[in-house]
Amino acid sequence: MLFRDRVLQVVSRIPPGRVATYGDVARMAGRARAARAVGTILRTATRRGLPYHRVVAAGGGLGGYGGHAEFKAALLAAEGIVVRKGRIQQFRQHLWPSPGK
DNA sequence: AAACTGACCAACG
DNA sequence: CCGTTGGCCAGTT
Repeated sequence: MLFRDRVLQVVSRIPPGRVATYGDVARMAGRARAARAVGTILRTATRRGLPYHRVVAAGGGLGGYGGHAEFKAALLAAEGIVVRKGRIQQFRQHLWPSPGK
């Protein structure tokens, strides 16, 4: 199975209202250090019309959305995630699969 | 086939 | 808290 497909599968399993970081997705997809590649993959995916907006940057930033970060923020907001000053509030708690500590 | 490009990230200064 | 640096890897040119 292509790395791309595993990434898309993993992302599609992120429950609404939760988010995962690029690095986490990379890890779940089997390539712990491929966070960057995940970015390229999701970008092409968006171009295909798949709204993979639940993947955010480590540290609470939004990451990108092919130049449509506003839309991404709106989608997250619709799922109950508060984004302010480009940062996700209570980022740690929305994190999936595990809020960590 | 080789080089370039980024929705990344952690570590420094 | 910002900018830089080096490493990473799939996709695109």
